Amino acid sequence: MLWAVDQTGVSPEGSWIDPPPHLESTMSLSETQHEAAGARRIARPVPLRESVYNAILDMIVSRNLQPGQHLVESELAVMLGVSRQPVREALQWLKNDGWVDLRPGLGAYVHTPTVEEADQLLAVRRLLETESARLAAQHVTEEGITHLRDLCRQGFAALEAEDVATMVALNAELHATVMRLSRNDVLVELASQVDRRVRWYYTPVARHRGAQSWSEHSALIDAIAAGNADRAAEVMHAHTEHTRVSYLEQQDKSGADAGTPARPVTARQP
Amino acid sequence: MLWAVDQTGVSPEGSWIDPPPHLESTMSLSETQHEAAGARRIARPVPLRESVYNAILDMIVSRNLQPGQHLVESELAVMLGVSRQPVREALQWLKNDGWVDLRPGLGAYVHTPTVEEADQLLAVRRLLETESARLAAQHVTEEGITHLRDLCRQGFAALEAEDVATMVALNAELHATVMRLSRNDVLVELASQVDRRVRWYYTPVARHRGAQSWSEHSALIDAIAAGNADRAAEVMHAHTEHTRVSYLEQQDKSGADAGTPARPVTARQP
DNA sequence: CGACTGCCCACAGCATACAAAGTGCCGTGG
DNA sequence: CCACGGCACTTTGTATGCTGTGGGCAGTCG
Repeated sequence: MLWAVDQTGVSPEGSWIDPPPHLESTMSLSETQHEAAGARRIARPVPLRESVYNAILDMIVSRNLQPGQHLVESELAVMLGVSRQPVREALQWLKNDGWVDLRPGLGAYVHTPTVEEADQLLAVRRLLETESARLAAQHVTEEGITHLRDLCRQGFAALEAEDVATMVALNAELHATVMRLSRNDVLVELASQVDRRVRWYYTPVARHRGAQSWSEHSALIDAIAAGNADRAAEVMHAHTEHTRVSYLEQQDKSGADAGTPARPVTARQP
Repeated sequence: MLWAVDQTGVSPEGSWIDPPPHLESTMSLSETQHEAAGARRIARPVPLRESVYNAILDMIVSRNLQPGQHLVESELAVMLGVSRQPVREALQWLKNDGWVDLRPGLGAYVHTPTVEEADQLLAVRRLLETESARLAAQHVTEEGITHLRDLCRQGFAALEAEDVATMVALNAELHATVMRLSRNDVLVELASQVDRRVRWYYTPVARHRGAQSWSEHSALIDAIAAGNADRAAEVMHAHTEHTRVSYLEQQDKSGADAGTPARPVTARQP
């Protein structure tokens, strides 16, 4: 059945849909449990729309698709070697996650992030994360703490090795873990939405406040471990606020730096 | 399969897609602004998927489609007099909003809400609404207050007339207005998502705490008008917490009441 | 009589085909 | 030279056909 390779057979070249790396931290708890129990249902051929979603998302994040760019269904379909149907569905999905703007009758355009939006996003993130920290402190478990400390240790290691990519990944994983400890699935869901978008323009910031960030993480874990909800919330609040401020300063300094949004200049919206 | 009356297939009559009433409070801010500016682009025949979305949503909310029920694309398509394509897109949309669960390869099933989920949802709502109140107090305008007071007045009128439906609508509108005053579009977006789901099982609660609810609204508006952010947040926190507690009490009392979730009994999930 | 297996049917996933609408260009007329 | 109108192409929206998988049912074997 060859899922990954040589799907529709026509074009032998072109950027194929790579087998979804699937390091999604979104995975539902139940799935995790099942897999842990060894009850994995063989290899379900990941729905095409999902692969398409990931492929397009990658292209957006990696700036292969510029903000404001018009996404033509048929082009994407040919490019990915699938029909328009899965592409349409993926675009709807992307729209719901705020990655593209879908204008009825006109088509999809890569969302153009603005400074205001980033600020608002980071503010909301602060809100959600703060609450998650509070709740995590109330529901914390032994293994939860162990996992957090482990992540934190790896974080410091990555910091020392100046491995920014790993640091960002670990940072995301740590926040996701705290989030899960909150035991509020709705909150987890919302936060993951927000986080994905934040991470888009977060990377440049990571480099500049790595050290402080990880010691703050450490303090956060201490507060959670102690079951001190208010303190945990306070630390997380300060932590995410620092991130937000860092981002804004970064913006001020380098208005036209590579990889940062806030240039509605090149983005024409016909 | 005859869900409600007649409906399936043959009959040339029956539940057609009605011309979308479109009282959606979901409308994005920009659209609102455009319409206000009189720049409405004539009457574009609302995309079919949207009409289908509304039609199915209505059926879910009105319990014409039971929680856990398997939604067959082709049946829906025939029933609504459209092809499967728009139905598919509408189902994806519904999935993203938490109304149906889409199991790959199997199809769509009406989401079965649980008490835990409702509780989590209401907790998140409290969080978002509290923040919105705080921000609203900081960004309030003259006309904002006027509008709020107006809504509140109508609310009391509806309360006296015991018009529950209007009360629920006004309540939603009031909260949405406060939310918009926060001047954080991301927050607005998230809150509207949460609110849509909350409103499903909000109605039974409204009946029981209408009076208290509207005097709390009044106090909230006072705080916002005074620009007292902390007080506004405090009031909103208490207000939404009361709603949550009310809901839970309602649950305890009448476990099998009509219109309330938490009966995974009839819902079989094959 | 119970359990297992093989077949059949229904339905989701994907592809393709068709229709309608919008946009830009080009030509012509004032 | 500019403006208006029509035409053609592009692209979305909608419909339909095809295929593979999953699940139910019946028949058969132990």
